[in-house]
Amino acid sequence: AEFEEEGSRDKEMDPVWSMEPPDAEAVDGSQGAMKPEEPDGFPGSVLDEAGHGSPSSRVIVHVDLDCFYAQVEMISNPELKGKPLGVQQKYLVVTCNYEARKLGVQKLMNVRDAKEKCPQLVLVNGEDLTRYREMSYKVTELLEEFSPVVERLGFDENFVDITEMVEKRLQQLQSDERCAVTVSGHVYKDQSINLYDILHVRLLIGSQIAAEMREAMCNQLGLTGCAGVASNKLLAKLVSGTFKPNQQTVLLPESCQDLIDSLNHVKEMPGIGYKTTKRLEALGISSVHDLQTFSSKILEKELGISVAQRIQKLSFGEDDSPVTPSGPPQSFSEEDSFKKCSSEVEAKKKIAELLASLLNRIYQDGRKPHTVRLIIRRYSSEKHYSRESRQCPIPPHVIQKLRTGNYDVIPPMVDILMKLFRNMVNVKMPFHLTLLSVCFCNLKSLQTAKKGTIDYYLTSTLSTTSHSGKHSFTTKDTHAEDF
DNA sequence: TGGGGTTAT
DNA sequence: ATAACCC
Repeated sequence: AEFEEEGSRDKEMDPVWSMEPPDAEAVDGSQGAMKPEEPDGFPGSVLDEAGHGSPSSRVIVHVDLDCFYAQVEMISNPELKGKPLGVQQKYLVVTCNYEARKLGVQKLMNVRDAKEKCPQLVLVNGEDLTRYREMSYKVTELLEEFSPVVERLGFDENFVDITEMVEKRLQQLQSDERCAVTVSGHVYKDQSINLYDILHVRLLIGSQIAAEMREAMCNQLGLTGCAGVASNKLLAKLVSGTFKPNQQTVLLPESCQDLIDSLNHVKEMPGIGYKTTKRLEALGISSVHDLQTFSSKILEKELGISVAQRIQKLSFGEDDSPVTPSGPPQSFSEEDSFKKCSSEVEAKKKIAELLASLLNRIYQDGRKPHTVRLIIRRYSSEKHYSRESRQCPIPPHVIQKLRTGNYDVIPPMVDILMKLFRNMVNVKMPFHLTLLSVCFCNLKSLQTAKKGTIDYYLTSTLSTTSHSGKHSFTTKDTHAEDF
């Protein structure tokens, strides 16, 4: 049915289209302007083989806020605007504004080095993430107004699948408007646009939507950021960083390989982290080209079929992972790091502090956690970054008290957490911790399950049924009573 | 390295 | 419960 519609439109083609043949040099510098299977020269919607309207080619936008924490701080205190500003957590400058960057300050730089590079650097403490978190969700909510399919990545990045929005706008266009579609922002590598290529047109409309998103962020929230528009998440993310503060870039398919080639090392590929990079290097793979051409069989044997196939596809710029709507958070946690904690009393005090902040957040959220977890990091000279954790279900009578708004929950919760603590740390022996973290997860909405429904029975009998409806029968928590 | 998050095993 | 990934 979709193709019949497109076909009938072909016959009413605007004269403008007839005047500019598809192979006109002026229109397109790239090859393959027309596909042979579209002899009428008017490309239609890009549909999958079922033809039911679900697109085989997506339009994804990646939105990346500029030095997010620093922006939030400058909104909180406008006097900071125009000055070199760094946001400090412990002895690190975790991010800084562009004034500071011009003067040599970099992300995750030691405070000493930063002050040395830039003595005028103004520092604000950013260990309390509350305002950042709140602003972060305002951004996500604003983007959700464009399309509900928004996936968060950290506090300052979002992916939005705008395929449907683009299709709608495309269908709204009169045929004489289609040849007048323009790009908003940069085109990666300045590739020439071919308006006879439906993929180009869709991405250009995507760039216009991205511009509207950035405009809305600026007008409604006072925030600036970058955006990248491409046919998948990987490419959208990579291309969003090409022009850096407060600009946007669209990637046309013909420049995909160039974008990939612009990466200097496999470690720059999102999805290939520290561990995988080390294992790839051990195999002699360092560039993206190395990964592209490496034997799939051997890679699968070395890394496992799942990782191997995924990252090798990434090396070609292929990423079929969907934009998964994040929705409300799946967990709430607070952590504190320090040089040394070596007594139970000290630990208890810190845990109680973390708990107090978390209870406020839980209260605000409105849902109830059914699981609590305690995480520690032990001091160790060598062993890089290892955390241990213990978790248990929150007893029903404690869950009930969570919403009352008073502090009756604190003593029983501290009690549970200290049991978890002693299960991990032998307090009769000397110990040295450098981090404590408390996490509430397995969040359930308080929405009353209706009598007689499946949910009614599940809700009261299963503590491991997660919010999303996935079940975790295989994961058995230790109960607080077990200690 | 901070203070968070997610999914897969 | 841990390990990997992301910011």
